[in-house]
Amino acid sequence: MSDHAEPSGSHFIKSIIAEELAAGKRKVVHTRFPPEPNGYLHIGHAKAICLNFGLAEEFGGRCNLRFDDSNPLTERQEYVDSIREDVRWLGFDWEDREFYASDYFEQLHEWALDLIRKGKAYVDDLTADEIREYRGTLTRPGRDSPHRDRSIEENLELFEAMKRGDFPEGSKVLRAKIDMASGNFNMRDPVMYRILHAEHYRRGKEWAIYPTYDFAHGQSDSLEGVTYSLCTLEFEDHRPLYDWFIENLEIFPSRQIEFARLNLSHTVLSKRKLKKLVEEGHVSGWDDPRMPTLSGIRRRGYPPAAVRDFCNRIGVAKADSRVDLALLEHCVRQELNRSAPRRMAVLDPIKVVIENYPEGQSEELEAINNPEDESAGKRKVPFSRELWIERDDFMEDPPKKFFRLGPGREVRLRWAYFITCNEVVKDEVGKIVELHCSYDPETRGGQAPDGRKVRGTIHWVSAEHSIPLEVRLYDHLFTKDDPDQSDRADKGEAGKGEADQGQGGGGFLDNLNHDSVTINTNAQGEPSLAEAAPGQRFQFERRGYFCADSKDHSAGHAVFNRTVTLRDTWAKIQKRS
RNA sequence: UGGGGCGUCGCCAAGUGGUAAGGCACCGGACUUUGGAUCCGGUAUUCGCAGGUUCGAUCCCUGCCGCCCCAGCCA
Repeated sequence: MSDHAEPSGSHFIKSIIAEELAAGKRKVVHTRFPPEPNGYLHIGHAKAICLNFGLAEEFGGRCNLRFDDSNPLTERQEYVDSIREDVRWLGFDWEDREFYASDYFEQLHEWALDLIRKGKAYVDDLTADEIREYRGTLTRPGRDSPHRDRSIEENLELFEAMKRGDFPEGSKVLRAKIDMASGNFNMRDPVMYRILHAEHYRRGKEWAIYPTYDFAHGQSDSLEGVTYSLCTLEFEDHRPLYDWFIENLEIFPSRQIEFARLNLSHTVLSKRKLKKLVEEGHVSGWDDPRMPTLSGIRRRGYPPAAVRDFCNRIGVAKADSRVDLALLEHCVRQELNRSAPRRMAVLDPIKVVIENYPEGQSEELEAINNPEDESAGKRKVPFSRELWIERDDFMEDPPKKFFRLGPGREVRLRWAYFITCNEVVKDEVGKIVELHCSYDPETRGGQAPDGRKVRGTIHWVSAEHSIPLEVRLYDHLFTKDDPDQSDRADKGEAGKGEADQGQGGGGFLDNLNHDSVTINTNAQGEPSLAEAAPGQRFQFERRGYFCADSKDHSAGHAVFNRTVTLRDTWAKIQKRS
């Protein structure tokens, strides 16, 4: 794929690749995106996807999609399906290079045998607790397992029996024989294989032993000829082990390079926390439009091109960081501004009666679909005596900077006429229920022949023709930039506890924004909106970008999600005064 | 206190010996049938701190401070 993938700026991984290429150390660039099918992809994964596929494309190489499925306990076909859909949605194509670590089990097993024969791996009978105990601590080196020096023959026999399923889970593991005194825990005889009498979603019950991440990932890279294996910072400590297996197995040398994972303000990006939001019902599901999952932002209406643009702008570095959601929203607005057709919809309607417009009459006015894209054409919008306008486009006692409607003031109705407000009708409690206005027939289309100007242009909808809309307005899911930051941190108490139970528990749930969604069922939209297809995106003029909900929208019941608001300088001016 | 990393504008992020790119945000102003878009302009004498080397340091050296990750038979 290549339609929108503009190369991002320079970053250290590109420099490394360019250097190796120039030095002749590598001939090609081959990367991979290696998700574990145990959850849904989120915007953080989008960064990795864009990086891996983007680099391959930029250097004329290839990028594989590989499911890192070496743990039968948590993985499911359902997840591989959603992952494939999400990567495709983002706009990337892995062609015929869809791989599975579970397809490499036979080869991995051979390699394990190889290490045993070389005296570099052994079967250990210690329990998990004992292994932990023998591993030592941050400051104390570990001790050798009593089984560390078994003979090659015995190891071979035992490992074969493990594979056959002769032993119960947890009773034995295969370990690499490296260095129990290493400062790096990953080198203290890491586990290569564990016994799991579980059914694997792809391999069924064929295997009783499963390789660990460390014994599967690098070798999978190597098998696929991956030159650059990009992963996040927490794997930096694993690199020596990654290299150790390559060296001792004498296989193709993939190179692991680590970069900082994405953090986004006002949301969480960890599988565990996202799962908690779903399971505890704080959101409606993985594809709730407030979720940072790819399925969530897709339903919210974020275009894939905007997500790609975002990923190219945030950079790739090794410093822990948290990107402001405002940047993502900027990318979304920029993309939608040029691609979304415009429509008029009134979210909080107030009735306007044009007193000098004949009762029972109506007409069709021409409206431009997208001023940024002439090819989007024009449409007809019906106009009649009674209209809906936005309640906050009228002020009874407007300040000088307010350009909209007020008693005695004239404004332009977009694509229609100039109207002047003559009378404000209120109910018993003083609430404004109706505005009586007059229009100037000479201003049809929005121009005054006498050249007079009006400062304000407001949107509207013909009451007789409009259709009711359910509009869902979304806001930040969390009130804080960093939801993990507890108030108590300021007082020197537990700032970032593991306790995220909420309700004063000091965790991220305490920072949930309880007004992150507002369901508005009073909105009125222009009739053409009835034909919107689920998933279709529009700009509701002066209000924001909206997307017909992919699940709940239908011709008979129009439901729109607000993707993002428009920039609102009037709101800023108001806030200041 | 063992090992591995990171600290450049409010948020990201280039630059890595020659005197601080860019984007977002923010603040002005122009233009405007979306207070949208667009367009101009502004915003780090300073690169965690302290020393040192040098004609010259964000880039080199030393020390310190701060933050992140690692003791799963998860990935």
